[in-house]
Amino acid sequence: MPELPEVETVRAAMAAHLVGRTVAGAWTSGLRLREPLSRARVRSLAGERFTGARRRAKFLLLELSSGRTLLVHLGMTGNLVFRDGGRILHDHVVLTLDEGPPLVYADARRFGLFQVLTPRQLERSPWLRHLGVEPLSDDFDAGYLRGAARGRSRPIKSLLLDGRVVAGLGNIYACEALFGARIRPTTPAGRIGPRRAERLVEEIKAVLQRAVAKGGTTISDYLGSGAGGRFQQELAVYGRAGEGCVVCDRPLRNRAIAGRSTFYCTRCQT
DNA sequence: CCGACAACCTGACGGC
DNA sequence: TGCCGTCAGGTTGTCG
Repeated sequence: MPELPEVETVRAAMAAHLVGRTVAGAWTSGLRLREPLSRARVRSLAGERFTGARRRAKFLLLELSSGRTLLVHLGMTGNLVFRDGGRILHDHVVLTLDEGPPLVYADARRFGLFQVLTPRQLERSPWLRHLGVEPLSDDFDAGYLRGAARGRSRPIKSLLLDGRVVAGLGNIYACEALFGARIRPTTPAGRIGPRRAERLVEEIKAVLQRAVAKGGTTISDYLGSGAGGRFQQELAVYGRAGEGCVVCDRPLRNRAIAGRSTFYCTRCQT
């Protein structure tokens, strides 16, 4: 499911297979997603040609020939796939195209977002307005992280999950990066020194890049191939409470930090 | 400022 | 087999 590398994987698929296509027909279930999905708005996509596919945090921005943008978030269970064979349970938007199989937005839990926005609406979107730096960009470095952490007592894990600071770093990768950097997730953010901040930033970028290269952790069936993301088997701590640490073999812990499951090693992470 | 929690939903899984 | 409780990768907002 979708964290940043998964969204990036979908974005690449859209850039490769959707850009250049024209919408022939548009259908929606009409069921409310994170926000209501207007039937008229979805229908108005007919005739649009896709001109670009970008990503901001975990949002997909699919650009249209009219200048409007399709803003898509996959939530917890959303997916954007090319799929033939008609609608099935949890399909919420189906766009038939001038060529190839239809593009389907499906989302069981409906925590996702699917909006057609004018340039002005996009610019003012509350979903995008307060986002911090992209973790894979050069703007995200140890200096930036320490600046954001300065004087903060909140756990570093909580800071990393705060989208106003780092845009789109999810729970899995926050856990993995903190393990890689050997930092205890509960460490007060302001007490991370320059060396550890450097290491943490490196680990965040490295784990994200590795996951992107492998097609994400669980989803990558955007072409209906059914091939799962190959990163799951590389997770060192996420989802492994009670199992031995890959470094020291001590049982890994799981405890909630800022309301999220947090997996870590009490010996390796200090 | 910060953590806890609720809210939005459905599905998977473990225990009995 | 089935019923029930618990948990889940996201994001926003409220409360204390």
